[in-house]
Amino acid sequence: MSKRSSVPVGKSITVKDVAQYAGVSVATVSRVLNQRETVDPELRLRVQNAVERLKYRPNRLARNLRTNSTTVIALVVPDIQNPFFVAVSRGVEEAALREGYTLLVCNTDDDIQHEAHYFQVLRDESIAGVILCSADERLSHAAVQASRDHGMAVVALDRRVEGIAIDSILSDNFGGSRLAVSHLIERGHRQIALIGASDIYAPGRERRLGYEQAFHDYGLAVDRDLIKVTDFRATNAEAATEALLDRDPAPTALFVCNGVSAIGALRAINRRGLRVPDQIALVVFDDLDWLEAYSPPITAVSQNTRQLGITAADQLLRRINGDPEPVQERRLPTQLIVRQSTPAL
Amino acid sequence: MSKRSSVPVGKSITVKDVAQYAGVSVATVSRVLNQRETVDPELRLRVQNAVERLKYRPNRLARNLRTNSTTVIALVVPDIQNPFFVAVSRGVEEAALREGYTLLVCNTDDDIQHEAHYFQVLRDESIAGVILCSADERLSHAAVQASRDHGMAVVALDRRVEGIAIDSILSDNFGGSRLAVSHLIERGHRQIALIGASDIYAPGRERRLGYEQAFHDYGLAVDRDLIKVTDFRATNAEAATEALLDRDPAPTALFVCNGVSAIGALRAINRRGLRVPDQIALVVFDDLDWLEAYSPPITAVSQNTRQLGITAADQLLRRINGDPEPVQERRLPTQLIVRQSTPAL
DNA sequence: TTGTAAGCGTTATCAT
DNA sequence: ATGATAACGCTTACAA
Repeated sequence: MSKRSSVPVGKSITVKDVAQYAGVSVATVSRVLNQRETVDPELRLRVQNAVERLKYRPNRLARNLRTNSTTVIALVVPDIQNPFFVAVSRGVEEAALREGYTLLVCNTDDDIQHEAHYFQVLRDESIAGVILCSADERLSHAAVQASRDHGMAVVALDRRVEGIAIDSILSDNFGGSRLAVSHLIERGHRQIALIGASDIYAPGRERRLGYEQAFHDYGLAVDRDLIKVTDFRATNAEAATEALLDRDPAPTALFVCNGVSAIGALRAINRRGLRVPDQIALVVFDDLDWLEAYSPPITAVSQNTRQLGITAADQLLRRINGDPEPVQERRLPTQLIVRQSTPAL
Repeated sequence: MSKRSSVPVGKSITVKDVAQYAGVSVATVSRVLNQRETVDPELRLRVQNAVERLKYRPNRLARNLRTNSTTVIALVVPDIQNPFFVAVSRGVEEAALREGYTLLVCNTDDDIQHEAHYFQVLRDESIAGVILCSADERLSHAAVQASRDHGMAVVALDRRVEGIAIDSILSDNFGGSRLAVSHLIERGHRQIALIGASDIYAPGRERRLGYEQAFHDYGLAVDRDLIKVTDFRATNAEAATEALLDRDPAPTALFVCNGVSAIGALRAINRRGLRVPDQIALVVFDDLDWLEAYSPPITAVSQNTRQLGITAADQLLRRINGDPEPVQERRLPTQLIVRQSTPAL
């Protein structure tokens, strides 16, 4: 057996082994592997054959060091237990996988410190890019800037990042909210309460504005006392809902601005012994799987979560590949799904 | 300004820069950074000062190549949209972060091919270890073995891996199920249907066995026609439930073996216009957040998801650090949370 | 205890 | 078009 074609044993296979087996230089092997320049078809074949025979797998760690880059992207979210972000992550994963990237999901618990820590880790690991659902729209720009200085691409998703030019992908919160509340108005409701739009994030603000716009559309006045801005904890939404239900006159309909708050709102409704929809109508922004299984099935505003993720990932990958197009904000449409929690009054 | 203490500009800071600034060799810097051996306190201080002044951050890619390892672990799950696995991932993340590891979550869609693909990627990236919720208990052992051959640690979570010795962490499915069904029996039910225990995974099998055991405990016969083994799709659970409800006599109680199936079961119940609990009692294995917000709140078996994740991660990290203890299977207790879907008949 | 220097497995420069 | 060789930044023998 000639030395040229002997299969190395023990240690793991490297370009060197492949080169030797194929009777070419490591440079040629590398060129074939990375489809660089033109390589003689004959040699290319020999290399490809060697790769196969030796079951060669490139050492990513070495490649990462040499190119000072990785094929990993990260998705930074405030709460991975929130089904919205989970659904988004499916879309991101799908797009990332398609392009050979690996996805890392980081959970900030809506804490800017956690977020900053994760960004530090991501920089240390030389991640290629980040899709950011900001923990604080007014403070995240620092982490974004620092990461860009390290050559990472960053795009914003669902939430904005203030104070820096950044591609953003969001749902049409305003339109979805306006549509949902219009629906309630058309079904005869006037005392419509709003629960759970955290005012410090774009989605919350925009959903509240959409709510107000619907009233304006119909020439109705907005009763600010019916607007309860709460954060993303179900217990707060529960307390807010109870306060609303205790009013006189009580609201005839509830527009709940997010899925987490919906749980709190329903607990309050049940606690007060009220029946949906006879005593209180209900619309939820976010179409959670169980809303359809509720009794009665609950009307919801559905976001195209998967597409949000795909769109963000595609944009990020374009940036990673150096696409110079101007910074843009993209909006994805929402959809009102009418079920049985909002019959005519 | 002496050359020794000049701050390098432009390129990123390396050990070399730190060494120069501190007036020591790169070896000493490395030793300080990795708290190796004994270093002269004086020098150690100089190095630490230099690190701080230069804002030095070790290049992980270089370290990874040199040590041929990473500080990343992966969690491989069949469905990241399943709240159970999400909750588990929180526990894993918590433990990983605590030890300075980064967590990568991989989604197999219950497809052994996807799983194999991910394992390949993880090997390519020289991940330190994997927590595996197998997509196929009978086939996963190949991927596990291959990964071990590459020096990766692997532990099983929630589901078993057959044909290979592997640390496993599971809930007490049998006990939880037995307790839930006993509860129904004590509340006067005899016609208790079982929905959704996929027989090809340990949790499904064990939950069915627990169901049967409860009947034996009370000296009752098991009616096999009341057992509907379905997979993890809500539509299948829905169809199975409808078939059960159409029986004569119809079951008076439903024991649903997982959260996903619960949605299907409830859709069927609502479709048939039945009221919980007056016409049908209900227990769900898995305490989803919305079960408490349902009307009426639904009795559930709660798994300690966070602890499952922490336990698995801790075990994995021990293995990564070379702990030689014998392979073990650990069981975590479950808890029955009685709500209003299971009153006395 | 400290420093020098040899890799880790790639990619990329520069001759040929 | 191809090959020899120098990095990439770190850890770790081995020498002093």
